[in-house]
Order: sequence, then C-alpha cells, then structure tokens
Amino acid sequence: MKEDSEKEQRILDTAAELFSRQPFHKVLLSDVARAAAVGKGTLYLYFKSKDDLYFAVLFREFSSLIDSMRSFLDETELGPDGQLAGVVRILAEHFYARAFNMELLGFVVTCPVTDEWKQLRADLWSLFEGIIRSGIEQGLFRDEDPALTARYISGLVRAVCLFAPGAAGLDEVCRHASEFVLRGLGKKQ
Amino acid sequence: MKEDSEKEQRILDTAAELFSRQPFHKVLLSDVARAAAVGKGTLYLYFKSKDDLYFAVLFREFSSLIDSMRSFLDETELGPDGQLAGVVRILAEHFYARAFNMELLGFVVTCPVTDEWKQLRADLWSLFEGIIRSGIEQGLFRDEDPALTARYISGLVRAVCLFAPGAAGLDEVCRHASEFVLRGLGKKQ
Amino acid sequence: MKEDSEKEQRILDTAAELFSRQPFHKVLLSDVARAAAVGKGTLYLYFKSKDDLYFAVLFREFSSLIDSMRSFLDETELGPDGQLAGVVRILAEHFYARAFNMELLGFVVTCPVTDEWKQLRADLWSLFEGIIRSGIEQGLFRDEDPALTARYISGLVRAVCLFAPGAAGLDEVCRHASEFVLRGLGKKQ
Amino acid sequence: MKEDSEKEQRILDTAAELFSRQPFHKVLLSDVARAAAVGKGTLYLYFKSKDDLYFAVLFREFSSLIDSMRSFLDETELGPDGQLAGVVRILAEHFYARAFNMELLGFVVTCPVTDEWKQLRADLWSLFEGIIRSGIEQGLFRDEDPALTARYISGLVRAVCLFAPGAAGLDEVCRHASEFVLRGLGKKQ
DNA sequence: TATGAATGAGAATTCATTCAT
DNA sequence: TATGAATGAATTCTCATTCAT
Repeated sequence: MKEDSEKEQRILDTAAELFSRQPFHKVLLSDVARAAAVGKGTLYLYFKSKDDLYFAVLFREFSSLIDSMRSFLDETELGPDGQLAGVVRILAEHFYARAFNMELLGFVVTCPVTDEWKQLRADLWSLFEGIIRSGIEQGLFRDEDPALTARYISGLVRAVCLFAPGAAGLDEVCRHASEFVLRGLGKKQ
Repeated sequence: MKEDSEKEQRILDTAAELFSRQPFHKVLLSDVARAAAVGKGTLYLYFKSKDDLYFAVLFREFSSLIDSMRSFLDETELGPDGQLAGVVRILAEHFYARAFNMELLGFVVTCPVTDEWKQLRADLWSLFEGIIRSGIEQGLFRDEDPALTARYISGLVRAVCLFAPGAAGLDEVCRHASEFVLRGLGKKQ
Repeated sequence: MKEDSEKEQRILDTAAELFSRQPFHKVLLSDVARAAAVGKGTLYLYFKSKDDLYFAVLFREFSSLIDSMRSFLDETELGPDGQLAGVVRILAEHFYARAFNMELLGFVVTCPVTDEWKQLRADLWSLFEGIIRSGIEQGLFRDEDPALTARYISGLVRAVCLFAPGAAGLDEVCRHASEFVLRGLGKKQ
Repeated sequence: MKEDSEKEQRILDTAAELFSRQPFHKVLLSDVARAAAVGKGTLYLYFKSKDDLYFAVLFREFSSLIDSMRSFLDETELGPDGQLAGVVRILAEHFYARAFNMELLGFVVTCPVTDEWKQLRADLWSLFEGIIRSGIEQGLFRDEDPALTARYISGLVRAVCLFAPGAAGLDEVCRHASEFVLRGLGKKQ
C-alpha cells in the first residue's frame, strides 16, 4: 500500500498544518491534496478515509511528542524536579511549534477514541506520573494522587500556551509554569 | 421575528446536548430540529446558520459559567483560598454537567475569535486573577505573574475533568486540584 | 373574501412594482407583504397563491392598458393613422410608466397561459387589427395579413422602449415608431 | 478542472431545452442532471450555480444567433433589402427552433445586465443598423434614426413568432414581416 | 379580517469517495 | 502508483403556505 514514504510524510505534514488551523469539517480533502501537491485520489492510496488521515496526523504528532520526552528522560542526569521542568519545556515547545498540537491533549473530546489513542495518552500520563512518583520516593514531592496530577500538567501547559498574554515568551512561560507545578507538588524551596 | 424566547432556549438546550456528544459535522440540523420538537425552518428563525447556532450555544454556556462564579464570589465570605477552591468546584461542576462545556475553554483554537468571545474569556481570567491578587495582598499567596496563573487554572481543571481516572469522583478531584493550585500559589499550610 | 378593496389594490401595486424589477422566483411573498405593509397571511386573504397574485397583477395592468386604448379610441376623432399613432403612444407610456408592463406582452413565455389571459391578448390584438382594417377600408393602408401585423406592433414598441438608446425621449420614440409602422402599412405620405 | 467540453455542451443543450419549456424556478438542477445523464455534482464542475448555468445558456444561444447572421452576411451577395429579409428569417428560425430563444431579446429586463451581455446586444443591433445604413447610402431606404429602427426589428420578429396565429407558417410569417419592415424603411416597391 | 411565527417539503449545493485512464 | 473528473448521498438552507391567536 505504501512505499513512497516521502509522499506519505508530505501528506501528513500538510494535513497537520491544515487541521491545526481549522476544525475538522472545514478542512477539505481537496485542500489537503492541493497543498500537498498530490492528486486527491492519492490520499486514498495512503489513508483509508478522512477520519483515518486525521487520526494518523494526531497519532504521529503525539508519538513524536512522547518520543521527545522519552529521549530527554533517557539522557538527562537531572533529578525529578529538573525532569519535570524539562518535560514541561518539551510540551510547550511542541505547542508553540504547531498550534495543532494543542488539540492533541484533549480537544478531540467528541471524537471516537480508539484504543491506540488511549494507549498513547496513557503513555504520556504514566511518563509524568513516573517522574512524580520518583520525586515522592526521594522525598522531594508529596502528592496524594500522582495519577491525577499527571493529568493536570498537560492541560495546564496547553492552556497557558494557547492563551498566554502576548508579552510572555516561551522561556518566561516555561519557567513560571514549572515553578507553579513544582510548588504544587510541594517541593521545598 | 421572534418573541417566544422559551422556544429559543429549548433549541439552545437541545443543540448544546447534541454538540456535546458529537463533533460539529456529525450534528445535523434536522436532528436538532427533531430533538427540539420544532420545524427545521424554525431554527433559522432564531439562528442565521448552523455556525451561528453553534456559537450561540458556546456563548450561552460560557456566560452561565461566569455568572455562576460571579454569584458565588459576590455572596461568599470566604478568603481568597476558599474562593479559589469554590471557583474550581464550579468549573468542575460545569464540565461534569455537560461534556460539551469542555470545549469551552479550548475550542476556540481554530475558530474565528470574535470580540464578544474574547471579552468573555478575559472576564473569566480576570476573575481568577482578581482572587489571586487579593490573596497576594493578604500575604496568603505569592506569584510573580498572576495573569499567567489565571490561565493555568481553567486548563488544569478541564484536563482533569476530561481525563480523570474513572474512579475519581467530583469531590475527590476538586479537593485535590484545589490543593494543588493553592500549593502552587505558595499558600502556607 | 374581499371587501377592503383598498388593501387589495395596495398589494397589487406593490406586487406590480416588485415583479417588474425581478424575475418571479426572486420576488418573495415576505417582501411583498413588507412593502405593502400587510401581514404575510393577509396576502392569502386576497390571493390564492403566489401564482395567483402574479397573474392578478398581469391581468390588472393589461386590462388598464386596454381600457386606456379603448377610451382613447372611443373619444378620438382621428382617422386610422392618428388612431394608430395614439395607441402606440399609450403603449409606450405604459411601458415607461412601469418597467413591469414590459413583461406584459410576451415575457411570460414559459408560464401557463390561462384562458382569461389569452382573451386579454386577443382583445389587444383585435383592437390593433380593427384600426388596421378600417385603414384598409379607407384606402389608407394596405396589408395582406392585418392579424399578423397587429402582433408586430406591441412587440415593436416593447423592444424599443426596453432598449431605446439613452438619448431618445418618449416623444421622439413614439413619433419615429408610429411613422415606421405607418410606412410599413403602406400609408401614402 | 474540466476538459471534456463535450460534456459541457451536453449540459448546455439540456438546460436550454428545459429552460425553454418552464420558468426558471420550475427547472430543477436534478432534472437537468438526469436529462443530461450526468451527476448533479458534475453541473457544478462546469457552472458555479444555477444562475450561472442559466446565463451560460442564454449567452450561448445569443452568440450562436449572431454568428449565424454574421455568416450569412459575409457570404451573401444580396443587397440591403435581401440582407434584411435574410436576418429576419434567421431570427425567426432561431425562435422557432427553440421557444427559449424568445426570451433572449427581452429576458434581460429584470436581470443583472453584465457587460458581456450588453456587448452581445449591441452587436446584434449594430448588425441591423449596418444593413439599414448601407440601404440608406444606396438610396434604397430612408430612416431618420437607424439605431432606433434596429431595435424594432428583433422585438417585432419575437412578437410575431411568439404569437403568430396558429395557421401562419414560418415562410409566410417571414415574408410578411420582411415586407412590413422594408416598407417601414421606405423601400420603393 | 389580520397577523406573523411555525412549518417541512423541496431545492441548491457540497464534498468524501470512486474509478477509468 | 498517480490522477482528478465524475458522482450522488447527504446536508444546509429557503420560502410558499398554514393556522392559532
């Protein structure tokens, strides 16, 4: 079905761009095709349907986000507090890089949630949760319900990236958000 | 042209219900009409288009949310910490009451943001910001950027309501989230 | 069914005005009602349907045109040539007075032609035909087929009124058209 | 977007046929599509809207009429009188061939008159006017206002074709109308 | 008689999907 | 593989007509 992965990636890039700017029903497949410089029929060589394309985009974006975080955590020498600040930073960078990613963490409220999708979300949260738990073990954090807190973080970062007052730069926002979260986790300062 | 505001409200209620369960393009105006027990043409007596209806729904929900908060703040005797816990609770209740409301605070990513809409959002945030600032004045909170923090709160509550692990009840979630926020604001405990 | 003939006339006037400016399907009954300052339902007290209203308008305009001509012919002392010039003038005045009348004599090609309507048309033509025949009898005109010629006249006047080059005034047009017709009828000059 | 001009022509043919038998609002695009044996969506591949299709039909018919006349005039050896009889004949044939064409010269009363359309009308008239003027130069006709007379002719032919008494055949009508016009132009006989 | 909100059948238009090339 | 013209089911929107007041 696919071979020319370069073309598939171009379609995904284009679709990601368009889906990030308009709601699902305003994005026409003919727009996607034109912007990706492929024929409309070609889309169907790579994706079963419009829904399929949409989820492929979400999936790819989400996966790459999680991969970035995993790489960071694998390589860093920082403690849980530095790790948390780091993943907040990565999250924020993703949001800034493509408005679309903002949809990733919750927008698609009303869409059917596939198992694949649930898995990804769970991966993200358990990643946060892991950091929190290791912070607790080290006596750095305290939190009665790390699973819940893990869910706060993405929503918090999403909100502030979406709506940050114009003046606030990425650095400023990340620093402030990290401190807020760390204090929220009871980090002694 | 109209007069029967009761009918308009029924349409809005119905539409809110349907839009909360399906994405925009899956909600048919004929469904709305049938569910609201009015003729299809009647919808157009009250709303210019499907988009118009959609925004009217969003707007009403958001307005009612803000009104609830304002009433609460007007009547309560609580200090800033109690106020914050209160508005978190109200936010969470709205999200639980109708999944749809979850779109409220994030939806507008891809949609044309009107001035009316911006105003509502600004109202919500300044409401949070006001509480934070009075907490700071009273030496209860510390926060370098209350405007930024105000933006966290709704995103945080939204995320946790959307994704709270099944077991977590509303009370539990609210208590935990409030404490997290209050700690994040440096409240001495 | 009707009593308040003043209101009926107002509706007819208004409808005539609107039908003269737009094709049938662009004229909405709500426009007619508003412009006539009556309720939409009121239209149905006086006319069975939109079609009915349309034909009532055509009928009234046409009848008044024929009446004008008949009055003129009854009162004039002129010979057939003066009579012809006179009815051309009346025709042209009607066309100028209300663009709508231009539809009268043929526009409604594709509409169902009722018997009433056919009768009116026949009346108009026989009126022209009568003048021509009396001219022939008096040795003033010659024409192998007065019935055919009668049909020319209204079309000719209609065309020139519709499309007269901007500069041409009513007087000029009438004089020229009459002379053309009279010459066409072989009037010695 | 298109290429298959054959299909476009088939749609135009079909639409011309249907528009010639019913008023605009009675012609459904689904009828057009079915009769032209194309999908409903295909219509929109070639024409922006129903209005657009309608004007395309009018335009094509009118253009072909003028082309016929031009060809005739280019090839004929006849003098101005024969030329006039010839174009009258062509006009009448067009009207007979398709009732629809009858709208051509009058329809535009109530419709937005585009420049393209004005140009066509002007072309038709200047064609008549040219014949008349050359007749005048040759001492065959006399006419104080050939521009006005040019406008009579189409209206005259249209009227008689529309309303010719049943018995009158095309030949008969053309001969009679031509003679009438020629006499109107003062042709010595 | 008069009204105009309500209606819903009916129309125009759109767009995901197919398929012949 | 790649295309984009063709499709028609699906959807939004319109508007003549009705009817409760």
